[in-house]
Amino acid sequence: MKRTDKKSNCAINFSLEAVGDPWSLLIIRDIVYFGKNTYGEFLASDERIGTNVLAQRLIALEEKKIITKVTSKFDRRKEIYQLTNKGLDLVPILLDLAEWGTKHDPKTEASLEWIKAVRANRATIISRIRNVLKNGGSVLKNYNSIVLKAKNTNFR
Amino acid sequence: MKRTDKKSNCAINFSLEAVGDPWSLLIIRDIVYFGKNTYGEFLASDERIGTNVLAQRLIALEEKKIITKVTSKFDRRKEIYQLTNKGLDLVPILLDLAEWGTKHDPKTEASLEWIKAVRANRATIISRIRNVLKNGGSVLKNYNSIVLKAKNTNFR
DNA sequence: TTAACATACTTTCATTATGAAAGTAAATGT
DNA sequence: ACATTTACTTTCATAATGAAAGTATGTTAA
Repeated sequence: MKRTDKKSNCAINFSLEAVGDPWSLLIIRDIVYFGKNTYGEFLASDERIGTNVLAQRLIALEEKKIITKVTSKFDRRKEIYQLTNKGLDLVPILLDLAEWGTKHDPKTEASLEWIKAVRANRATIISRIRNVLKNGGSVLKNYNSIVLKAKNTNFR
Repeated sequence: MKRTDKKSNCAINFSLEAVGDPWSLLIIRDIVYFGKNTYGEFLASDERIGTNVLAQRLIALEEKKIITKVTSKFDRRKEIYQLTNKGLDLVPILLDLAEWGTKHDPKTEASLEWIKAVRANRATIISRIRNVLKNGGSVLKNYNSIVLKAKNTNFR
């Protein structure tokens, strides 16, 4: 029996069968946090995914409608991978994984300011991240506008 | 290289190395949602984990201080597995996985009322779940008190 | 125009993890 | 005492991953 075969009708199990492997959420993290969009960029990540595994995961994520693949207009060798709305719905999970890791990994690099901002203004920040990603940005590239706009929302 | 070896300093990667395998979060779900606490109860879940894999996952989760193992006072054959505070910190991730699965699985069984309650009152419900679990309960066993108390919080 | 290079894969093979089934040991029930 | 329950361990086939090399197509620069 393959690992991604249907094992139950539980919603959590459904999610884990979709993105519960060791690599899918790292690829999605690369898109959301770092603004990576191509095979070569994913391959260059710190975690060193294998070329074959990366290719398989991209196919699987596309089949599940979590990402889309479009050939670049400027360089037809390049395929641009982007999140669908279904993929954008995974952002809350990434935020929680980052918070748990930051809290429990003594050697983590994540910013406490970011974690605090997310905790204080979760819904606003999720919405901001979605908009930023839809306009070709990312959490790191647009960090200030995401955090500042969230703060402003508080004071308005 | 083993899959759970340190691959980067990313907080998300740290979390995925801890609970990003296909089974750990299902065991934690069994504890949180269904109030399961023993090897035999985990084994009886719909997803049909293998006996060897379950034993390995329980050891790994204990080593990571996500669960604790205590011999039952009433039946010394039984080992009682429970979440530590570190394990309880995973509850938000379970809630998000349930929400994503419910939204995107056409055949899901999860309750929309539950998802709505979590969305409207996330912090309160997480706190309630922690308390319920610390007193030997679970989301299903204490469903009404968790959801109702959260609603009351709104009206107070 | 063409040779070098860049990009996105595919293929192969060793290693690791999982799936399925049977077996063991200690505690409990009868 | 003997059967049963509970929590594992062991064994072996299958599947997934890790590492490395190879291929195909588009781009760049001489």
